[in-house]
Amino acid sequence: MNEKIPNVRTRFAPSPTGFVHIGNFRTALFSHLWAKHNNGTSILRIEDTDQNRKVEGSIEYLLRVMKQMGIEFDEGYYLKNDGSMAERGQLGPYMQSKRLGLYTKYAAELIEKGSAYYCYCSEQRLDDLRKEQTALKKPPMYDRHCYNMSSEEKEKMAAEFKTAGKNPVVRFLIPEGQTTIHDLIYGDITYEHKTLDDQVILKSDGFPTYHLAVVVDDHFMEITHVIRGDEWIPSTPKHLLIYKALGWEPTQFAHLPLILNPDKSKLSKRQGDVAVEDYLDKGYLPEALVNFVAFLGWNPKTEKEIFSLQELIADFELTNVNRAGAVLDINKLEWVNSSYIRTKSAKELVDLLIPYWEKFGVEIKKFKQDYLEAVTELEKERLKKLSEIGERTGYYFKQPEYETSLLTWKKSTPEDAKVKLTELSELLSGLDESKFTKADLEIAIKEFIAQKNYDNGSVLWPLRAALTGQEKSPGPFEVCATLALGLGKQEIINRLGIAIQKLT
RNA sequence: GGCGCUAUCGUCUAAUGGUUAGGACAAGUGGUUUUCAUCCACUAAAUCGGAGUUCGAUUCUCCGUAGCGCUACCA
Repeated sequence: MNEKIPNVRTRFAPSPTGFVHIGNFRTALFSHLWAKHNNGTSILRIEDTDQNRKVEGSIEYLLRVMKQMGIEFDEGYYLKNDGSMAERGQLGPYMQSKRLGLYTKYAAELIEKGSAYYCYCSEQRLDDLRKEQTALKKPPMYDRHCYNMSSEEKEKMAAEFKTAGKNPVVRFLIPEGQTTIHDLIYGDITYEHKTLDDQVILKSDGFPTYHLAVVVDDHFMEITHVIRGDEWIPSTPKHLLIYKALGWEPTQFAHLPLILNPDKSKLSKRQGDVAVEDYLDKGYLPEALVNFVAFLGWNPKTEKEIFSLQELIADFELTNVNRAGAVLDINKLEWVNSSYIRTKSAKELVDLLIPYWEKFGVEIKKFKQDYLEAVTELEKERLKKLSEIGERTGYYFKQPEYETSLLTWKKSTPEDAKVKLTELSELLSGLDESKFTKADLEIAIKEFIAQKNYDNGSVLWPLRAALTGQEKSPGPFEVCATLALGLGKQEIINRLGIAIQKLT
């Protein structure tokens, strides 16, 4: 239905810092969706030019999280079956620390063309300069001190650095004029060059800064669309200028709005979870997370809300992306999640639930698969996230603890509850174990209630309470049948006995 | 301080130069029900402020306000 753009190549370019920020994930998702929507190529590039922030093993970790979320990249890095990572693609290497030669080459070319220059300024001088400028309420910018030096001075500084074994940094020379960026989401934004700083593009450790690396890499990796967070909008004119200085055709840009805390500040750890892993650990399903995150800033312009990855790929359009930041609403996430939980079979769910049961202290090996599935079937429509399973289902695995008062139905008395439970105990004792199915139990108990002319609640409430020890739970017939399946009829009689005991 | 972006129910958002401004989540009410959940019905809830353009603006323009982003040899 939509027109496809040929040969789209997008990249997700995270720094290996050890966790996957949900905002970053959204960027990765959109970038991937756009590529796949156009039958294009989705690439992973690692931006590890800041050696101080590098975290060991974080790429494998990132890959694992992304894979769990259903996203795999066509080029860049992928996880092998043994869990180690490997590179693929013709335009690599896909890690910036392995491309250093390229950056120095183009930094040199820029210097040669007069679009960049060496800067010998010390950190101290830069610091003082900034302080002075801010004190005077002027925008802190480099004063081109090294650009304006005489050639003798430059030679002197170069010699000094050489004997000291130091490298000068390279700064990009912002020309005069103005630059307009044509953002696919934000439209045209024009910047006056005089507000742009002469950015360092090559650091003294020989590594490029983001600004040079991103341009060189996007160019050689033949990226067509740069999809990134909107914090990059202000540096986009600099990138455009570097493209121009190098004589390259720039990519297209699409900046994405931020994901926010409930107070509208940038999503941060202090106000909740920011890492995709945090959400996964809490028992949000990957499909739900993908669906939810996609709707933060994008919508299909229809009333459909539940989208699989494939459906997102089919319907995703950059033009439908919003410009305002979006607050992450846990309520909505829970709703999306519960709707995905309901679509899963009990069998699938059991596998996902086992770690949470174990964390809760349930010795899961003692119980049969059948039983776990039956329990799951009862709970799945009540579950907002997987991590709730433990406390919701404790009573299926051991005698529950509860206050005696729980046994009394609100319209009745403890004495009455005791009578009903005693009669119920007799009734169930006399019932063959094979009759402990939901349907048969319902028939038997309802018949008993009718015969005695009791209120439903006066019988069913104490029964349910005695079995579950919970104020809220699934209905008594299904709980009773399920319990019988896993723990046997005798366990039910025992629990009724304990309840009667408590009421005595 | 400078530059930039953004602004519709509490939240995610739809729509239009003329509508009862729509949907979803959350909230509330009622029904079903032994409880919870489900389900059904219903209720409340929004165009940041001020000018201008226009017969008419929430929509277009400007100003203001607020929020956010950027302003590093971080990305």
